[in-house]
Amino acid sequence: MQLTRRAEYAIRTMLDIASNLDDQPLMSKEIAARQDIPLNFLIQIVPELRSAGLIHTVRGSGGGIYLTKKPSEISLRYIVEAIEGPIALNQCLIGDASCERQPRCPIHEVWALAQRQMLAVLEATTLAGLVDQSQSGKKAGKTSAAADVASKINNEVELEV
Amino acid sequence: MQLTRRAEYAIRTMLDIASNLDDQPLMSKEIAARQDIPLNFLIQIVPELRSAGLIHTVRGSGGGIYLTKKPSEISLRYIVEAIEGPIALNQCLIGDASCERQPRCPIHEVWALAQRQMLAVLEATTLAGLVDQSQSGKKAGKTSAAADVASKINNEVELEV
DNA sequence: CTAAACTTAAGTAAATTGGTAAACTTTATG
DNA sequence: CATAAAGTTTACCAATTTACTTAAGTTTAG
Repeated sequence: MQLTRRAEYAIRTMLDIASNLDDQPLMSKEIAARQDIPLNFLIQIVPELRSAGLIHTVRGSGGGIYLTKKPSEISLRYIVEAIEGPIALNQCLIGDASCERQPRCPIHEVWALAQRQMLAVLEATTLAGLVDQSQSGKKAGKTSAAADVASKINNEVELEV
Repeated sequence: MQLTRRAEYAIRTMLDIASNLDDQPLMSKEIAARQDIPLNFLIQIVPELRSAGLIHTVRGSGGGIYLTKKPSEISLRYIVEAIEGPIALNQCLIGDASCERQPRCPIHEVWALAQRQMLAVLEATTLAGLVDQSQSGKKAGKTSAAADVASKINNEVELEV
């Protein structure tokens, strides 16, 4: 029931690249150092992001990594699923999957709803939104990416975590 | 990122007991057969539900299991956390946990929001709601427990899963 | 041609998952 | 009080996943 380190590192990596202002491609080594990711582990994650079409990589001296899309077009959901495959909170939500137990299993439907609620947040959150917040950082404006998302899906529930 | 079998079986077990109309305690063996749970596995789960205070067990011949609370007072969240411990979609959400990376890490806050959305559903879903739906089963009324919950938290997001 | 950079393919220790098995304790009932 | 029915406890296990590490490539700028 928890995000893997791989996916967390993938998110940090994508965010690191999206925050990069030069148009030089970034090297894995820099990213690893800046984001506290074991280099040899990151080096394994990068090709997965590439085969998912999220980044381009340039080999050889002077090479590195850059994004293939605009940060505003890359959602957290997309990044997570690039690494972990489709998100399914319950086994019965894999694929199109209606529960095999009953035509309409009540448990199945509750998990489906919980998952929709969660995915809505991950889908509404883009790298652009996250970068904005990181960069407004110390400034007066206290809008968080999460707050943006919350207002976007205009339905945050009051509940202590 | 997925519910374990243990927790799924725990939910089925609790729902099975809540659906029981007699006030005879139910035996693990019956429950296992009815809910397609390997008996020897269920037998391992039952004591966990008991130490979480969700059920009482009666030993010896004629013994079995019954609920300690009313089905309307038992939420899915409670059952899941009895088995898996506190739900945390990201490592940085364990405990009270503010992210150690930044005072306000944008990634952390997004996951916190996603988790609140998900937990709201699991918390609003009680065994009573699920039993209602199972039993209205074939009838005309098409209210699902999930639909009830959705209206309760009055904010379901449109999104294809 | 060589150092910088990504690529590919193994390997690995530890934890988790989903079970199974066996020995034990408690208790109703005859 | 004997016995069978029921839950309890403990231990074990194989497969998978996780989070890495290592090492031997390949590509390319300069």
